[in-house]
Amino acid sequence: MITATLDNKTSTRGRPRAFNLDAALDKALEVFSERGYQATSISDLTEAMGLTSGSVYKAFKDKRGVFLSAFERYRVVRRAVLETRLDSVGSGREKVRQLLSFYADSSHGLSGKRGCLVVSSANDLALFDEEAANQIKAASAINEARILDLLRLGQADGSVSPSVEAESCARTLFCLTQGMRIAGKTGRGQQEMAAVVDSAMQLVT
Amino acid sequence: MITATLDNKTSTRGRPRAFNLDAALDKALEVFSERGYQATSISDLTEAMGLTSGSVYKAFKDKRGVFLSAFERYRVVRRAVLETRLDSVGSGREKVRQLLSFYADSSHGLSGKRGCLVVSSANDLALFDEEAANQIKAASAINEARILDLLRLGQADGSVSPSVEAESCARTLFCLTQGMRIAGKTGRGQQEMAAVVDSAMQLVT
DNA sequence: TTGATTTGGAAACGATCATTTCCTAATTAG
DNA sequence: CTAATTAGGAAATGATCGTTTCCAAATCAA
Repeated sequence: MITATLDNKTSTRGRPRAFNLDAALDKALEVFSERGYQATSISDLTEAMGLTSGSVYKAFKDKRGVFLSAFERYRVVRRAVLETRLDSVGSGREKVRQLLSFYADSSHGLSGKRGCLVVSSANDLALFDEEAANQIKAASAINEARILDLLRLGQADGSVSPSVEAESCARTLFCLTQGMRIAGKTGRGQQEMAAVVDSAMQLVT
Repeated sequence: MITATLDNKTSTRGRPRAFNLDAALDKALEVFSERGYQATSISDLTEAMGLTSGSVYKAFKDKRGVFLSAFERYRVVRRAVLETRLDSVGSGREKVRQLLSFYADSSHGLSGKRGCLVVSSANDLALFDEEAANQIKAASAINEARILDLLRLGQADGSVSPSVEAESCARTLFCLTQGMRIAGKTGRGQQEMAAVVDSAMQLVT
């Protein structure tokens, strides 16, 4: 399991926690992704995490605390999977395709319907929780910047034409990834989303 | 005002309704767009619509009824504005650009933060309300088909290359429009989104 | 005018929400 | 061992939720 939560405290006093924080967060982020923040109740969370509400409120401050931790973990896990895929290919252009395919693969079938925590949070929280909004904004900026890096890498290694306007192209591809996640909520097939990747790669000549 | 609600009943018996249905729905859809279905309370709705809950429950069945009517109205209004913009230009390619610009214009500043009712509903309801899910699915299919029509029109009038794979290109552009709406939630500028349109138009050679 | 019908609006309803409280269990420090 | 500390978990809390009820107001049909 990917384990990266900052919260793994070393304070060894008192009764030890009887559950794994990251495993619990993995369950929590599934629920948050599926239902969105507002529609997720503490009951939903405790049921999914296999905990009582007392344990949840001791491990995290409140519902918002669960969400923020789950959000952080979601990004860590997703990033790790993405980077592994990016490492599997060589050129910048191939890495861009790999990134788009990563989103396409997440946007069909079950995981497609489950949706993306960043996308659903942007919808639910961007206007009503300043800290969450900043987290979402930061996550979006990082994701867009990652695409920009890949495009510039491609232009450096010759796999992407220098005539491509990297900044706006990166933003366009970022929007496309978010849109694929939305489209996936209504139930798309694998080929449908794969064709989107092929089509979009014409932007990266 | 655009007026298209089916519900304008001609049954003239009883005390007449003291408010305008479409105007009330315009307010309701703003709230639903901003907050999402789940986070919108009846109090939010009555406050925005300037009605008491009694009036709301008499005009619509329940909260779900308000949403479904607002959703329908949202589509009618948006479609009308879009078609006007499409009529303002000639070639199929220019119409595609106009459509993308329509979404870009909606995805920055205030309207960007308000968000898209179809997108936010896809997030909130696609998994939990079958009728709503079907409405969302249908709306998405129609929007994607509209883009496909424009691409084929462009290929017929020579403004779009026959080498463009119309179906997958339409799906890609549709995803892009949805993604622009998500990006807009985190606060984008007009130029940012306009550049996305310019960049995406390279798909329509 | 009278009766039927529909809306306006305040108040009330049970359910569920996020959260807290309180007690017990389990662990470490000394 | 004892005291301090932290987690587990059931129950209670006050707030808010969506919805219903009830009655007055306004209109039309006759």
